[in-house]
Amino acid sequence: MAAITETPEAFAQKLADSGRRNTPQREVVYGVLMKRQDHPTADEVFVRVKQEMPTISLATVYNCLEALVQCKLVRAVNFERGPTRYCPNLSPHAHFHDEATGATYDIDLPEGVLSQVNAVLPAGYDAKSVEIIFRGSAKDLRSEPVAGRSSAAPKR
Amino acid sequence: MAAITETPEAFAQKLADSGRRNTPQREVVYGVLMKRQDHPTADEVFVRVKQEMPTISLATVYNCLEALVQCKLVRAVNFERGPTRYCPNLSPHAHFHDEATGATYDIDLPEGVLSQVNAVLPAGYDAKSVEIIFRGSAKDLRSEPVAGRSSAAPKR
DNA sequence: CGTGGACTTGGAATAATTCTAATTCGCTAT
DNA sequence: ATAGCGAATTAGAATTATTCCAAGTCCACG
Repeated sequence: MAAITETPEAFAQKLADSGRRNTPQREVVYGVLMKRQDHPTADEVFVRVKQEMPTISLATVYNCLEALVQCKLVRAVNFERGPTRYCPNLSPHAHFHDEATGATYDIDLPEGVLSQVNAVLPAGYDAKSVEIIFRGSAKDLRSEPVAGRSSAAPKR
Repeated sequence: MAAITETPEAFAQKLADSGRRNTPQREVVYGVLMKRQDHPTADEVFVRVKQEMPTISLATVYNCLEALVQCKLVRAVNFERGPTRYCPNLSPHAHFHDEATGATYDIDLPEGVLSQVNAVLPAGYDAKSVEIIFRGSAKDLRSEPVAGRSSAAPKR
């Protein structure tokens, strides 16, 4: 739950920092991403945004998403083949892609692991970002509590 | 350099294990991937394969690549947006994507790091595979030896 | 208030991949 | 050997995701 909630001012500021303007469209697109953090595709964002702003075009949704990614308000994630998905969670995290349901979960990344991973790079490699993607199946504990044995604490 | 060289028999066996046949097309596609491990796209594989087998079709290249991925002879990698790339290196490794040149390098993953990474998964998440992708810029030591100081050993 | 640059829009264009339907191939069992 | 059968190949059409383009808007600034 860190850095997930950008204030409207911080939002406008980050756009300005990268030489961009704030616009109603960008606010709505960002708002949609924040409202339900389920890693929607551009198309999905489009249909949700249209409910609040019926005149918006798909091209604009792509533009807005691109702008938000550029100024680091949003992360883009790609699972194999499929369309790009968008994620407003800025804290360091990996993604878990449930192959059965298609759902995507954020996995919190402790600081230590991130530096461990970066340490595998030989000299001469300068990484600006790392992305970690798990693939498999997940029992979503949020909607499906573990029977009998409560409070399944995250391993480690 | 481990598990990179599949013998023709092992090759056929892995196909058979997943209920598939060996075919000349699959051999040639695999051969092309082995010959130059530069993570080509399906299109690139297609043009290389055509030199040895001019009658092959693009659809077949896609089929073959898919078959090889399914029976775990080849890994598919996706960098944001761009086309899928293919990699016959089976040993556990991450990918480093040089944003300037578009080149992709395999980064060897020590066993320890892999388990460290897997340990971040909370209970209920069962990962069948992990993928780690670095993005940044690389000075390719292979083609550009470090002046003066030879044998730059990989850090760690 | 007029100019310029960034932004939006709808539609056309492109790129990558998948689908389809018609062969062809190669075992397996007669 | 050979008929039969499922898997594989092929060419081209179709689909999907995304980008491009040209025209029109909207501000911010002088």
